[in-house]
Amino acid sequence: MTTRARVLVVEDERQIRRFVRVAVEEEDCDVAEAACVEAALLEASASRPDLVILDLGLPDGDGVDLIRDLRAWSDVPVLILSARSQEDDKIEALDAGADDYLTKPFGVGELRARVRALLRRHVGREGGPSPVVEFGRVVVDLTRRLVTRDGEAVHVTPIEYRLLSILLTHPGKVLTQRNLLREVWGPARVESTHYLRVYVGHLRQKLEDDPAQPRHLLTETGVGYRFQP
Amino acid sequence: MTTRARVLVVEDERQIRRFVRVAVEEEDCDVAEAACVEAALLEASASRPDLVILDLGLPDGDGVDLIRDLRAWSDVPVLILSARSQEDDKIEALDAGADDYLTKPFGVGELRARVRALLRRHVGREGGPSPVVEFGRVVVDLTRRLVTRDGEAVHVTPIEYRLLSILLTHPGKVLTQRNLLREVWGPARVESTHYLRVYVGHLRQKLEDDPAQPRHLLTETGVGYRFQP
DNA sequence: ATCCGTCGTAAAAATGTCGTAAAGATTGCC
DNA sequence: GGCAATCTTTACGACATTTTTACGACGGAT
Repeated sequence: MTTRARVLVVEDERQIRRFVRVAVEEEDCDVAEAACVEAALLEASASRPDLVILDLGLPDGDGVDLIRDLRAWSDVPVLILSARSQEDDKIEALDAGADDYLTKPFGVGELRARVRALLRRHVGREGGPSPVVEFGRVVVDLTRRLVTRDGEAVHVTPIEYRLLSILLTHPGKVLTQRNLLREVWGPARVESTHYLRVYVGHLRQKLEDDPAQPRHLLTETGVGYRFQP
Repeated sequence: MTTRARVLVVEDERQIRRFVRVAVEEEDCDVAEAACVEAALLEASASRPDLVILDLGLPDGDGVDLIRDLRAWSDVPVLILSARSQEDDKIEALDAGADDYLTKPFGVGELRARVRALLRRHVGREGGPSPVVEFGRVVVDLTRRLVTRDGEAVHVTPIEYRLLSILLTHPGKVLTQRNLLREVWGPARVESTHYLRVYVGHLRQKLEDDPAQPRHLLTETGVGYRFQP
């Protein structure tokens, strides 16, 4: 369910563009291309890339201005490719908002490694949709350890949360009492089936529309419990 | 009150160390130094730098292993300096967790520009496009390390600020006690949960309307703390 | 109908965690 | 050296969670 990173390559020479595209595609990314400043801005706003690789020698404008335009509304990392190895050029580009500056000629291996480094920082950031489980009016964000009902935060205790997350990560599957007890309370208490009744009760009280007639946290009498999405 | 960014320079040759220190100090940073792998890890865990500048040619160990050690418990950006311009060296270092790789000889201007780029990215990290976070009557400028309430500057100590900025850069997310302790006090004190109670208390005292009933710096009993925007 | 095992709810008791204040210890600065 | 700010540690009351206890409801089997 992880979407691939999107990379925008801005480069006017077709040969280099092709070279970069192939290198980046090896990193399991989706690649978009642009050959001039105007197309780059258009494409960036349309495809919302996770990384921009930008050649400074564009025909229709200054690449540094392009960085600034981009930075006005986007935080996307920018990797500069350039034939100019003058220090002043690098400084100007980096201060305009670029994150890295690579001088031609460069090896495909280094390019790929720097792409990996930039994407590593960028992915996993807030803003991207985090994986959530929904049922009824309840939304559970497992990465943030956050439970909401009709948008309102619902407070759950550590044991309640652990029990809930185990059920949620096995949708539709019947989990035996022993299994649940071992996962939540540890192997010493696989017999204390009481705990389950108490805590499943708590969860139903907090999350089900009608706690007495649960629709998602179901009892399998004599066996265990099951989460019905 | 504004706290300056802390930079750790790891370099065995005194001349180069001095050169780098001067360059970084021009960027209005506090500089710590280390001349070997062991001292570097010690210093990093003690002073919790915002950036590490690392020479790969250390006398007592491989710099790449140092990156990996660091990455085991810290997200701090790492800038590599190296005399080796072999592509394989760069790839190995970047894949080990480094963020940038600069080959000697390099100009002081480029070094400073890359330091700026890395620090800029680090402080605004995960906070969305705006480096300013607002909640209640409080505004926190993460780039200037400035905290205000009703426009009035609020004095926060270094530890208070570090704790606050970690919470603010993960809005809505529950951060475990271990995580917070590791990020603020270093891996040696992940058990000292007292600290968190004391310092979260300080922050609430300074920032919450009713410190006894916090609305933004929330505790998740038995788990950790959460920032509610 | 009654017995029995399983389940669900409520509430008390025990345990653990948290918040606050304040007293030492440390650091940096004049 | 002495001062001020900060960090660390201690102590204890308040609160939250977990565990325990008690009791009533349900359903199948006899």
